[in-house]
Amino acid sequence: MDDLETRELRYFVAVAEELHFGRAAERLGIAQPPLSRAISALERRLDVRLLERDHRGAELTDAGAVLLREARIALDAVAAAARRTRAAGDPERPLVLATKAGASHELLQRLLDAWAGEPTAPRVEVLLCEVGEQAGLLRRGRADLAIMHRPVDDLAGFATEDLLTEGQVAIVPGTHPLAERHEVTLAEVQHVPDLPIARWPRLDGTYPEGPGPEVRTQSQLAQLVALGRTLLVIPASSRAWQWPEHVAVPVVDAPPITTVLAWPAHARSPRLASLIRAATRLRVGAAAPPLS
Amino acid sequence: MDDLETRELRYFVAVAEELHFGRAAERLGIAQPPLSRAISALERRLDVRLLERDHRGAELTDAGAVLLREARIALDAVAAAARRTRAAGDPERPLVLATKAGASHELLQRLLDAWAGEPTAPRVEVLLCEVGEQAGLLRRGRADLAIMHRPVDDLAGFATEDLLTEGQVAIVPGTHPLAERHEVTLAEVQHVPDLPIARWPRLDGTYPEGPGPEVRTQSQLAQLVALGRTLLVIPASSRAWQWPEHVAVPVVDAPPITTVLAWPAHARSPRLASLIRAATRLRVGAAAPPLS
DNA sequence: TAGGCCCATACCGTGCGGGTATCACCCCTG
DNA sequence: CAGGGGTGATACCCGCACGGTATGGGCCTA
Repeated sequence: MDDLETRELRYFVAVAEELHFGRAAERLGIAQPPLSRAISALERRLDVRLLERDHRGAELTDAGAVLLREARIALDAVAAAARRTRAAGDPERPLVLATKAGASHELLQRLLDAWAGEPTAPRVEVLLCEVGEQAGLLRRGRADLAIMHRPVDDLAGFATEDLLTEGQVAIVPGTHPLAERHEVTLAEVQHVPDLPIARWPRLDGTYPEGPGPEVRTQSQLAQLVALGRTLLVIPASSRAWQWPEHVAVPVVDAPPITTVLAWPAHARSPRLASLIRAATRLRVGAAAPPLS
Repeated sequence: MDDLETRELRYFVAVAEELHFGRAAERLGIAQPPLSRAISALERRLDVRLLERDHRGAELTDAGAVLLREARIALDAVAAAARRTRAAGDPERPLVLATKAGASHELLQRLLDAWAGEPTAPRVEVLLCEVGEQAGLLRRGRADLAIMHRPVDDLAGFATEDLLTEGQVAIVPGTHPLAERHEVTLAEVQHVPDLPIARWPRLDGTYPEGPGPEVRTQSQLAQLVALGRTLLVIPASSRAWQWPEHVAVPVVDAPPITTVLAWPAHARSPRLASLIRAATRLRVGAAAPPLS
């Protein structure tokens, strides 16, 4: 019952993602035969069939799906170990804060100001990313801290500190009748025939079926709203979306969104702790002076 | 920037724990020179000094301490991947519930009864362990679920479902004056001169300094109370401790203890989900009929 | 100063991971 | 129905990286 090596896990993940030994081997920079052998050896050691092969490629068994999920987690942990160790070797290295571009902009500004004001606080580098990337960055050790949103982001495995809770607004084209309203309900906004909700790509790059336009980035979506093609529901403070052609209408019954500071649950670095402490103080102080 | 291999991590953890290349090599079943070389290579690849060697052995640098923590996490994740994959190969395999021996006994009984009553619920095997072992069992994939206690256990990285919140009692020898009381405060119980709090071993097996007796298991501690040598403060329902010679006195200002069901935050198995759902229903129903 | 106790270096063998060539199978297609 | 293309599996060989033994070189202690 010897341990697995990360090489075997990387190989398996490649095959499980490509569902094709040849392409996986190419991605890994090795030939196909050794890859086939490695997967067979893995199946033999785990005493489980991971892939069903046929003439057109391979597909995952249930056990294979489990290993794919677990292997990704394990590989992230290994990569994080390397990266954090390297970082620990340079005590001056700035900590990395990952945040969605445009989300919670004013809160972010206040956070950075607060940290800059603390003489003992370490330097902080801001890493802007697209939706949903923060979790992976934290898990791989590419970021030390992230600004995330509950309940939209998956916070499993992270420790969090609530920063701000706010309602949501519908961002609609200024030319649309909804733009005249002072408030709307979720039901009204969910299925507007001429403003179908946009579709984001899945992990594998394909899009779900539906009437809405396909988008990959926030700016694409913002422009589609400006063009009168779609609408979206987002936290009130997400200013990245606000074009002159947009109108924000409060959605009275949308679930409130809490902006949180998230970090790996097991983190122990005193530099990180000092940032978190400062952020907590900011939140407490923020109760009185309203944001924005 | 190639990934680390688990072999390198295992080697480093051995050295970091032993702080002695020779002993670590022996533990790993290899000779000392290849181990020295492997660690040097690791330091070169990470571009960080991990250990300061001197004539009497080695000690961890700050970066080394970081790697020790991260490497343990990563190795646990790798071991869990192997174990859970193997388990997924056998759909009939019972799920493993880890729980402290003697803690929350009646709640556990109700849980098992509830699960046994569900025709669709998978079989459950109970794994009794000593204090603090549950987290490691979950992280290594040796258990699928655990009964843990907030705030005493470290729940970082786990998803949880609250089951029961209760106050704490002091377990004192029946012959001691405190046994006559109907309630006590934490302050009264914290420093009773003739009943010093027992000391548990640290992770490395050594004991902290202090006046109390050294213990390694719950039954040792229970007997020491019966002998009139110590006292302890535990949740009211922990019946494992109750000997005829013991008296339980409520501690009015002790923080309440919440018994929770915990599982790996990223778990996705439908069999696990069905158990959690059943447990949640039990909690809701338990609001009316008082426990015990 | 001799000896013991560390870890590092030098040097060598071998097992395993990877490469090339080829096979076996299935489906499609003309 | 036969042939070709595309899939993963097998056979065989090679090189290197990992592990072993022998030895060196500090640094204490007796």
